[in-house]
Amino acid sequence: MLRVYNTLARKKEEFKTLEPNLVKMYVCGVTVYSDAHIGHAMFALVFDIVRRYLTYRGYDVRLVINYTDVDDKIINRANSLGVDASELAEKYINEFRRQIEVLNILPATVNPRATQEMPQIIRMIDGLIEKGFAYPAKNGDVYFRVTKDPDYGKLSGRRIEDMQAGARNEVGEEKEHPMDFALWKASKTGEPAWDSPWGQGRPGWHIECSAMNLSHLGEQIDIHGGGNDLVFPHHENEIAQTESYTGKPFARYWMHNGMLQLQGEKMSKSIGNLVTIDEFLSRHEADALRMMILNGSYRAPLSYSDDIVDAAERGLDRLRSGLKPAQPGATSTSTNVGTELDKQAETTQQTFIDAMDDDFNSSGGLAALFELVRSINTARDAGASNAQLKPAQDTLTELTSVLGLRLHEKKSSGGDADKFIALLVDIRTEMRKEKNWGISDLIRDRLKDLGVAIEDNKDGTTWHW
RNA sequence: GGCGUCGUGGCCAAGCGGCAAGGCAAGGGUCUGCAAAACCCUCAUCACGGGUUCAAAUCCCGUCGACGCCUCCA
Repeated sequence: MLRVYNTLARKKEEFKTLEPNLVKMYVCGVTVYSDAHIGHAMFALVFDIVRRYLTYRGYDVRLVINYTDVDDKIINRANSLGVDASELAEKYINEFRRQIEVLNILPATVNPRATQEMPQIIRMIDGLIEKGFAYPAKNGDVYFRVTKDPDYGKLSGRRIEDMQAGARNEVGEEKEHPMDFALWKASKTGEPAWDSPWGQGRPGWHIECSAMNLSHLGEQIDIHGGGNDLVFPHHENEIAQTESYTGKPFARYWMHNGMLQLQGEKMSKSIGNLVTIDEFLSRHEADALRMMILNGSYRAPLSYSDDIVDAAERGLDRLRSGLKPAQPGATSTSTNVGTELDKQAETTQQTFIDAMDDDFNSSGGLAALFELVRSINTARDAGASNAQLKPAQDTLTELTSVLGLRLHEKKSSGGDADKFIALLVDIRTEMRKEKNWGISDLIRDRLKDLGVAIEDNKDGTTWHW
């Protein structure tokens, strides 16, 4: 039985979908105004793992991830760069798409954008005004009336009275209540603007997600996800808008991933303590980032450091070791090594599912895989043949791919260099036959400096990058 | 100040009432010409103080500490 931690309930709950075998899932994406950092990759990876696992468990997953392509920061950045806001957004959307692909994150079913949903957004705001949940102000803004929503604050566990002290009321805003938030913002001259019944303007941040949910998934969805920094106010406001509009409970499960931290603080654009996705990928393989996340809990904060990346990379090497072929010349001589291994593979699969069923406990799932790796390696050492190893290795491959790991040979792209390395290895083999250890070791050491590892086995030498 | 999450070996981390998973690192061993890889062995009573219970890392209360949110934020 799959159980999911629901922020709304503050506990794990049995996972039941609205419709059999279909999961309607919405995840808040990024605001595209500058280079994405690995914290953004984290949310995408977390929900990719969730999505892959749900698929593995037999669900059809309809996943919607939006791009916020119009807001103050985009406009400001575009102005300071002297470019068009929509061009800027377009650029970063394309970059993020590319990065998502490199990170082996499956594409969402739909990636809606705020600017392409204007009719729906306006219709929704209009409906909220009609029902008395929103009001247009004199300056052309439209605000949501929080006092009209009896359970406002239920997701973040806040009460309106407690929050008033910190509420911000900017100059020029004409709110009835300090906690009211903007559904529509009147545009100043030179800003991107759309026509609306309340004049030229653009949507507030929260309403776009509500509107996209409505148009792409319907009034009620199964899972709504995002970073835990979005719980308040973003998700709180989304609930308020959508439920006030439809009169129905919005998302069944609210899932939030923890923040990626650097030097003890949340990695964020505003603090400036960030590592961009491209920077990370220039130095590490894509799977390393995923591995870091899998090793922990998606809900807990993750501290980024070289040690963590290192451990993740070694862990990947270890998983890969299970996929190595049988010893050269091994024929299935061993008696019941094969059946023992098959049994272990079955156990592993069950343990893996049990762990992942418990709110996507990936570190538990990983532990099961490491045990399978050990069993495979032990069997190989005992002389198992490729045919005997295969079923267990297939299981390993299947389950790692459920987690989205590819276990590729590291930088296999030596290109032309590969041929020459093979040549050196051949020469070294001859040297070794003549017990010329000096030259043999020199070749091995020099290749190691170049990033090529050599391993001598009973019946030959293998190498890899 | 308010709301919330959390504090497990050198590091990361699972566990959610019944003798503390797993990975990395470290030490010892097998294998090897030497290595590497692989395999075997070793390595914690769970922030602190009370309480509940036959039994607590796991439940309750308190203290200390960390982080997130309360303003744009994955």
